[in-house]
Amino acid sequence: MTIAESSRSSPRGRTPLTSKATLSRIGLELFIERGFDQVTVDDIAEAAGIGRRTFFRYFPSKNDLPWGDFEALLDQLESHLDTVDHEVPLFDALRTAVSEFNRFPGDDHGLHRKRMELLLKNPTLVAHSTIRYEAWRAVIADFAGRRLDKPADHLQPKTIGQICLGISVSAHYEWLEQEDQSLPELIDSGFRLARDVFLR
Amino acid sequence: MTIAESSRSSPRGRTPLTSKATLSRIGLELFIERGFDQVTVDDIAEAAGIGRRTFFRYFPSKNDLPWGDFEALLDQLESHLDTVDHEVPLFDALRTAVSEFNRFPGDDHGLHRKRMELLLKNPTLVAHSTIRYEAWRAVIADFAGRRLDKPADHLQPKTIGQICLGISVSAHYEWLEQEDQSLPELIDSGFRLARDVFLR
DNA sequence: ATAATAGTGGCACTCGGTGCCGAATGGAAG
DNA sequence: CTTCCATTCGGCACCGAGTGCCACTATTAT
Repeated sequence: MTIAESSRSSPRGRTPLTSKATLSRIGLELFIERGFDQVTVDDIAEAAGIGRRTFFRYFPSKNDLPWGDFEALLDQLESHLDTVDHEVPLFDALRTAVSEFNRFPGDDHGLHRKRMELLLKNPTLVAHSTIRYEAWRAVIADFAGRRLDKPADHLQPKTIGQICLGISVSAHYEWLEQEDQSLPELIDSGFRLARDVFLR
Repeated sequence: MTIAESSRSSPRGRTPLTSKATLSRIGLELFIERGFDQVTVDDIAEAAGIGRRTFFRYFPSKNDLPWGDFEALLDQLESHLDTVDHEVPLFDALRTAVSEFNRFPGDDHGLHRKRMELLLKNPTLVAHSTIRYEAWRAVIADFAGRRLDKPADHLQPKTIGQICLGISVSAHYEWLEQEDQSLPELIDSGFRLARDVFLR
């Protein structure tokens, strides 16, 4: 049980039978075991002991399960960027932030790897991820916009968001192939390799 | 009727009732008129005078309709990159290729704009586009890999593919907002603005 | 107890997509 | 002309995701 669950006050009405976190965990287990396409929503609902209809009150779609609480990570990235010293060049601020954003405590490396394997290799999930990526890019674009004193929805900040995401994603793919490499370091390398191209 | 249709030899068996190009056109018209989500596959099949089952022999999914024959454009990009002088720096080769790849003869500007509006604004289509983007990035990564003398599936070429796509996509979004700007010029600007960030 | 409130889940429905199979079509061979 | 063959067509039945509706249930407040 998470802190969010245990510390919630007692509102009126029936207590929920499960939680997003629990469903996400159960779903992820099934997906890893049998493959995303081989698991139906009914399977997940049954495994969680809830009705199929109820599942869709916790998650808008089966595709959203593997992401878990991505919003929380996003808030983390956002608040980290807020604290970056104004003296740090934009490029380095982004490079470091994106890199650190993908450093996870050592305990759940295996699970995170399997989650990313699902998200980056299953076509349905790859497609669905665009929605999450949009929010991610927006955080970067906002920051870049502030730094460059331009609206976040203008060409340069938007492009920077796209580029940072692109670097992050390709580093993730590389990370899945190279068992031994650290993800933050791969992302850092990605930023540097990208710069080389622009400098050449 | 396209050249591809009229010039095809006569194979044995029944002649097809329609073509991918025709279906794509009909679908696009309906999507523009009523919105992607408000048009069912039955609607399209009926409008084309074929059965629903037959529709799925021409296109694997409703989502594939708006793209039309993207493969042809991709081949064009690929062969253009093949002809680029080795003296041209990688950055400039990419900037120019991506930019020119998005210059279209003046006749169907309106239609192309509406198509891109669909593809970039409808969530389902945005998500589905990832599949097409993958092929696009592969062309760029192949080229970059050859230039950098690295396998196309290694970190740097892959990252370059992601970045070029990112620049292209954000330029497209900008283009949809700014009625008057030329798409190739916006892409060119995107590349330059991106470089500025890396140079700082 | 009773009312108010919030979660549950069955039912029926829509829509995209697939497997199966027989019918329709048109060229080639006799 | 007839037969054969390749190929397309499309109906039918089915699956799974996702939704609207509504009655039911558990819990707290009065």
